[in-house]
Amino acid sequence: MLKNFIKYIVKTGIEESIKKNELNFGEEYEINLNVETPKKHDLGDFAINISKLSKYARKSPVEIANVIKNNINIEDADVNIVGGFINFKLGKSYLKNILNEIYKEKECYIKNNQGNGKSVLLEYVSANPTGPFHIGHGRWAAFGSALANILKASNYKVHQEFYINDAGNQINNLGKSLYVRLMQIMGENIDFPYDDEFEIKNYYTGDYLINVAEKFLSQNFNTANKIKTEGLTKANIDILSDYAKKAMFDLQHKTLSNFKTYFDEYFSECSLYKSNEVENCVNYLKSKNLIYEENGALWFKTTQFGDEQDRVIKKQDGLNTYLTSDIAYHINKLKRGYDILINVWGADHHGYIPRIKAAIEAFGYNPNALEVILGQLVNLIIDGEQARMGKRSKMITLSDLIDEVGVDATRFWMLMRSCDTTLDFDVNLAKSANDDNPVFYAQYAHARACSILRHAQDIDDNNKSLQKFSKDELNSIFNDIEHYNLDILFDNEASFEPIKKLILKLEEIKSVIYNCANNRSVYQVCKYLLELGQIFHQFYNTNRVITDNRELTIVRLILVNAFIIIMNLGLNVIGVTAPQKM
RNA sequence: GCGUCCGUAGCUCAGUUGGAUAGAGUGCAGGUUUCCGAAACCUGAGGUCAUGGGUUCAAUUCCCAUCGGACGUACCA
Repeated sequence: MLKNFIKYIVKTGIEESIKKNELNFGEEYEINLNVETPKKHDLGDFAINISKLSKYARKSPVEIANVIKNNINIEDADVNIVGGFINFKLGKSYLKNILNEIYKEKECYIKNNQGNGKSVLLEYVSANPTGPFHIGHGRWAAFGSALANILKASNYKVHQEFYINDAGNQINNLGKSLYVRLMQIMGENIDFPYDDEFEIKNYYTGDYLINVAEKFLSQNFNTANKIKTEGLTKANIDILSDYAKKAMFDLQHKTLSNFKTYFDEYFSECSLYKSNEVENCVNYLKSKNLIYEENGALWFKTTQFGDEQDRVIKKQDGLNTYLTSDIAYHINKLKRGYDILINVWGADHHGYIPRIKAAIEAFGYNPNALEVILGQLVNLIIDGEQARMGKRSKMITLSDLIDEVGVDATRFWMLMRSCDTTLDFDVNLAKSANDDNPVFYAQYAHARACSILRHAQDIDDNNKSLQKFSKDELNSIFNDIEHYNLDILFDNEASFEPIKKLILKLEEIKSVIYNCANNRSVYQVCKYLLELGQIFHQFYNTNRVITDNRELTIVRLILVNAFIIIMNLGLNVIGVTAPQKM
């Protein structure tokens, strides 16, 4: 990365100055150099602010900067001092190197070794199999799958996992709800208890169970009749629950793959009960004296590990809470040997973190192994008004949204903002968005670049001053760019700046990926791609690629294709397509 | 009450971990095409960085208080 290179240059300059006794920072000092790109690029391509050092060396920032500058050893670059800033303007050799590297490394160009092969279990979405996804789930699906790509590019071994909450009360409720739908289509006069404001909360009244009921009836006609005569027995609820949760899981799975979100594993909560892992965990905690009984319930002493109050692990009615199996789940993850557990949770779960960390600690693991990314929720705006989301009422589902807006636009929109801010998803705006949608801007730049390559192969024969490139010819140019003199790219004074800007921007993708992996964030990639697109458009407007100067045309085609490579990689990371035509 | 996140241009948001004259997009006003895609580019107007203190050479950034918003504070999942 160029930024690291600049940092290294300055650092060695500082060390040299100290060695020569030209700078003295006293006993304790800290060098925390930060490479930035000046907003006004005539100042330089990169800058480092060394003002902080004046605290340690009793000298003015300008003096220090000048001393360091004199001890800096860098080729083909202008170094100048403004205030406490050391500014660098890089020469053509750096630009040529960037292009050569892009062509040499291709899809590996964005890789870095931050993770050093560490294994990560990345858990996200993890919904109840009780209904279709709502828009909020889409945010985590897009985020998790994009973060997985970023981490993989940074040499983490990533295992993507979806935890299916297929145990517990809500599954019973799902079965009961399916019963109502089934009886309705079988002609019974029955409906949800809409009048009882408490009881109605135990039902899923959305339309989506009607289809499931119809399918059940056609596939299990005899069973359905049996249920009709026997009524809502425990055994019948189990049959219906089981059927419904499978149907809901299939529905969710289909939506996820439409949304380009693929998991390595779907982990069932039920399986933790079947394998006795839940019971074993409780017994282990008992053996450690971390469980006590009060008011007929079992409590886990999470306060011993910093939680504000102890938590119930087995209710009065003898059933486990959600926490109990979740403890078993996290211990299971750790036993599988992952170095890092990353959970993507909605902000409404934040109070839950200390409990899980308490459990991890109680089992002798390091609680810091668990990183929770708390994402703020999505506000759905319909007709200018905020709509409440819920599985139990009429809603816009994620797959409705994808159908309306498209996968690319939905993903980009979801990823554009930091997880820390609540996302307003204006459905009307997103639906109507064509030119307004930022994703098209980046995609258009890509399509435009591709059309230049097409045009190079399809020049009008009447135009004798221009010579066509065959497809093979283009490929051989791109496969062996070292045969061509890239210096020609920089000969023209007027076009130098836009070209330099574009090439430096291409290189920037490396630090963007690195920083995103480090911060566990995604939105900077979107921001970067928009900026990259803009700089390409600027280049396009100031530099004609296909000209009667064949040598110049070739090197500019090389640059255009480098842009295509990087834009492709970037869009790929966030799961958005890079169209050749729009 | 307590906890988490947020408050920056009319609107939607950045702000590189405390530094250069606070930046983009959109909207508004104007301009650019005999030639590779005008879904683009260029120029301009638009700001008390919620408010008040504090820390220091320097605060949109860190600390405290206040105001405003979202979410949470279950023997639900």
